[in-house]
Amino acid sequence: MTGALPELVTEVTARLHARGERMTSPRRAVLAVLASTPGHLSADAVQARADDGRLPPSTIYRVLDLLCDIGIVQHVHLGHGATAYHLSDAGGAHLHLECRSCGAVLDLPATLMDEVVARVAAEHGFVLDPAHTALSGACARCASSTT
Amino acid sequence: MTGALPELVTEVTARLHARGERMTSPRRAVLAVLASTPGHLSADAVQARADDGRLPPSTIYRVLDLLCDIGIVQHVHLGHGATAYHLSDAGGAHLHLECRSCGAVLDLPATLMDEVVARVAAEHGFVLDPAHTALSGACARCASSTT
DNA sequence: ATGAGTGCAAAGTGTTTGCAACTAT
DNA sequence: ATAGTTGCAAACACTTTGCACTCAT
Repeated sequence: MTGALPELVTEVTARLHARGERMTSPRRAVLAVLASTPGHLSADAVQARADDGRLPPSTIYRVLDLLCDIGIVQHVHLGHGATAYHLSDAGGAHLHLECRSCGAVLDLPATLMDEVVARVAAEHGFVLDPAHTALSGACARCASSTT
Repeated sequence: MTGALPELVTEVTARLHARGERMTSPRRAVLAVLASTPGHLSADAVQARADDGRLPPSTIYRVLDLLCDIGIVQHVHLGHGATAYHLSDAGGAHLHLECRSCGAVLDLPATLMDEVVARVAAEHGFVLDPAHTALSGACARCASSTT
């Protein structure tokens, strides 16, 4: 679900029409940003790139929320500040590890947490969604410079 | 590190003096709230309870930051909104699982993540601090009501 | 006495909302 | 035509900052 913008727009249009909703130019603009940018973007970063910064933040937030609702986009809560957005993964979700000092985000396969997810479900009935919040820590570089 | 306020105040006073800093009544008030309240408190909740709500938010934040600095308090980033604070654990840290729909926070022993922490460290050099951000998901009650 | 700490009020992020105007269908 | 969307500006929640005054040491 990355790269091919026309197909993405077609897919989103279909999902919107199925709900009686519409494809509009702000929505196309946000999709273009997400499809062309690898990694995780804050709403602010999307705003800056979409339609050359001409769309107001309210529209950006509304569009991102909508795209999350229809499953095209996912958001991740980073420990500090801004929520990050990215297109939903085609094959399997990914975790996010955020470095507490430099802010870098490392993506890892979600399978890393499978055991923990299973244990918590079995022992506590709690259904974890480990991709939805970033895990915190120190990246290799920052960890070694602290030492 | 829960319950006994006088010892806590003594301990904190000692750590402060070691840094050339002082024990004050707002600091005592915040410690009293943390020591008497189980679980996790937002800065707002601390504000409401400390000195009967008479301390301004700025003081609450400054005191909480200071207590974090000297290792008496820890803060946890919950997915949505407010940061939560609690006294540092005496024996071993604990994880936080936050229910995405009802907001409840479930505490579990940090050992649950030991394997993941070890693997990420070995394979990526990333030093995880899994207690510092809450894991997100659906608690038993909310998960079953959604079904 | 003196500098750490406080209280106040203002400013700063990141995000949401109300509402009239606009536009995809 | 008509409901879904947008843009604007104001409001919001949470947190930080500047500064004169106060108080612990």
